[in-house]
Amino acid sequence: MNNWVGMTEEQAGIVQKARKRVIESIGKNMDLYGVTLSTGHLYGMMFFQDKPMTLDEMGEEMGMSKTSMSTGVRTLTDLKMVHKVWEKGMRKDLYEVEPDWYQTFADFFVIKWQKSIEMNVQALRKSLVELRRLAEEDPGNEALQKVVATDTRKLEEAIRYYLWLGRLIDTFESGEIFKLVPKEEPPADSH
Amino acid sequence: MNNWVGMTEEQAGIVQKARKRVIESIGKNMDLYGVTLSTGHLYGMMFFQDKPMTLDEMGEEMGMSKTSMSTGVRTLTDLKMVHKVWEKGMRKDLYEVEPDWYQTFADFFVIKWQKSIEMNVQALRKSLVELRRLAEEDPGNEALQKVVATDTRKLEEAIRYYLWLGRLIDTFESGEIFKLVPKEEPPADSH
DNA sequence: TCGTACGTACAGAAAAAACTTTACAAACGT
DNA sequence: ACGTTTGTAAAGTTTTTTCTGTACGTACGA
Repeated sequence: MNNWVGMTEEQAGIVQKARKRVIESIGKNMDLYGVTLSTGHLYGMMFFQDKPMTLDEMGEEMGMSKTSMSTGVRTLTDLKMVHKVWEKGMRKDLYEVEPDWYQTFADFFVIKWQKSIEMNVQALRKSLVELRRLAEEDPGNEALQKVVATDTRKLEEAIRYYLWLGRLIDTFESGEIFKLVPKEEPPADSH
Repeated sequence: MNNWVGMTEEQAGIVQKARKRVIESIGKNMDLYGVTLSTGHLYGMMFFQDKPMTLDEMGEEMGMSKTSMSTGVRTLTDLKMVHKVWEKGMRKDLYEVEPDWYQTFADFFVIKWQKSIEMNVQALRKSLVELRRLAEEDPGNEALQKVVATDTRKLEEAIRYYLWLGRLIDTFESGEIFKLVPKEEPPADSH
């Protein structure tokens, strides 16, 4: 994993242990991003790598098959947590961790949540149209009117929520979120 | 699932189809919250229920065992997406969907992400301390100093990110997020 | 053009998760 | 106090997912 030359066995061990703790913590918590434990572990491992890695190197480091590395890296690149690096005269693909975690977080929402929002809004709108038409066709039917009114209200409320969620994620995409919640903690107001 | 009395077979079918589309869309996208498809489906079904449900009713409606309903509801209540309702003279537990989806969204982050942040920051801080001590103990060792400096920088950067993420989620918890990104779309600025 | 190396699709094996059945403890009504 | 009913724990089954090994298409170098 590294060049431990120039350090004692003990020193190298301490560094490795410190890294391992972080790697496992990151890996364990990456299920929030919908990735498996081992893919999270792969990400954590790559985080400490100072240069881009090949699939073979990852497999060696993780003690897993190259195929697994391929699928793991694919997942991570789809989420823009890892990206491919070009190096002249290098036949193998090289990958490295995207170092800007703020951007990684934002990208995750834009990629995953935005799509989810679109799907849900589409379904909601379609059902809403159907229900409204149904109500129009039989205005005298009180039972029908009541059911449709209840459902319609729920769907409209849900759409409003998703629109808000979309606007929130827009602030991630545009970077405006960092004006609203600054990266640097603002100094305490002294009064 | 409902009282279809007073409606024709066809009308009831249209309403059911409209609901089904929404239920499945919601269910499918709830993997973002880390719940299974069927639990998401359960949630979607309960969303259209106008009164609190018992486990038996859920089982009937979902065509699944009561035990599954029990665990599903447990998952949803832990996420505060569903809550228990008390009704006098009722032996069975009653549950209903939390209707405020903005709050549900916020709760999810406070519950899941906040914990993840705490765990990661703790691991990062611990490793950071160990590395700093290690560097202090052998200031002349250039190889060691270099490795530790690199890792230390990464860990510090990661902690800064998590602190930001924590502040972001604080705005969810306090409701301040709704001042930053209003629920109502602000009217277009006319200039 | 041929041969070799690389990444991944595919099929099968292993592991994990979801779901059901059974069993039981707690709570309630009589 | 007793008999029911309710919710869930535990064990077992089924389904799904993850991981490996093999096979193959593609691209590059000679």
